[in-house]
Amino acid sequence: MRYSQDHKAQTHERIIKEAAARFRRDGIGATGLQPLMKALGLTHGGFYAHFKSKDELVEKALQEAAAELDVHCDTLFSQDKPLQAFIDSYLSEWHLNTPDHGCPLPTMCLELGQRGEPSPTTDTVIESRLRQVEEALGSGPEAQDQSIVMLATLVGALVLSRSAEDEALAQKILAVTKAHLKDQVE
Amino acid sequence: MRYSQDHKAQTHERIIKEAAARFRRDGIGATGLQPLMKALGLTHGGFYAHFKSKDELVEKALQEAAAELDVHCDTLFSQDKPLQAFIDSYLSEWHLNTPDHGCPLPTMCLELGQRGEPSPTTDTVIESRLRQVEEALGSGPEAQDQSIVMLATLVGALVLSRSAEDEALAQKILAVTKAHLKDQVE
DNA sequence: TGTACATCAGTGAACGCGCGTTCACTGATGTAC
DNA sequence: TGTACATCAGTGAACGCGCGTTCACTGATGTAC
Repeated sequence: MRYSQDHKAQTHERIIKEAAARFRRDGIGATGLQPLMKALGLTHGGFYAHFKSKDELVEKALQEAAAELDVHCDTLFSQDKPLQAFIDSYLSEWHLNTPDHGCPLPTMCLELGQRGEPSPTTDTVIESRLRQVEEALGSGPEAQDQSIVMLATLVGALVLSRSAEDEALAQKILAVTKAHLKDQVE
Repeated sequence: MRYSQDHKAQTHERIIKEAAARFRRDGIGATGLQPLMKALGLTHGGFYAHFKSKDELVEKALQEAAAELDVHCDTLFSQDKPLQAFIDSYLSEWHLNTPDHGCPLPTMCLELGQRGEPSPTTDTVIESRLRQVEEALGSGPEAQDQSIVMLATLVGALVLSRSAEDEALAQKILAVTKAHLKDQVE
């Protein structure tokens, strides 16, 4: 059946958003197109009216995740104490338990790197965050290096706490890292 | 055919070692038992004479990877400047490009956490490294917190550099983080 | 020592399943007259 | 405005494939006599 005007564009958007969530939560390889389409109330055959392959969806979904992160970070970095807000957000319990709407770096990007099909979008995400942190750090030529170390520490703490089985260990990693980074930033 | 005395134990070991390498390099989900057995010159049916399921192999392989890491780290931490050696090793180009014989935290452990089947072995790996770093840091009650931040930073830098498409960006992340951490340790 | 038998690591075909992808089809809508 | 037609987003069966797992079988070795 043919649908009204922008119906297709809306469906297209819905597929990308659902994929961006599932790829981050379950992994790209572990996400099937059939369950994904079914969750949207569609049948799997219709997928190829929107994308020419799963790989194309992966790239679009990563761009969507990157855009969501940009919006979120723009809000954080326009606050009074941008770095504190960013650190609190990145190492929050919400981010620990909600990878499906979190930073794609420790999820999609790492898996793409492992697969040997890294995307330029990954580098954009990394560099966007580095630039944002760098500007917030403001002073001196050391800001660039500091921003790299800070981003690495944030990503690493999230990875460790998401890997840990013991909930107390996971929370401790987040808390200690949060305190350390906020201390460094004053 | 029946084989001599410890032949089975040797095969068992070979399967675990090959799996530990492939799980870290390609991911657990992306590693098939059929190709794995074929690589060892065996047929896939024989697998179940050694393990009752793939999940059992995953756990054994993670323990193997953890043991390999222990041996490697024991060497590093018995050196003159243990922390420098550990940092250099963790953020080396070798570790960047050879995940199959590297730390299981950013590979197997993260994937197990994502799958919702985390293993106690993950916590053992984390805590072994923390304790080792803590002892090397030596002084003060801050050593424990410092060790958490250092491990997070190491893991994060490796994750970011493995994700980055641009080789120069990957190298820069490693170099800057390495310099920062070694600076902190004197 | 020599022979008969039991063992069991490894073989390879087969199982059901979900994957990504293709394709002939449907039918409500937009367009042309 | 009313009717005939073209469009094409979405349907659902089918494709080949590799997955994890099962299973009847093989045959060289270790053991028992």
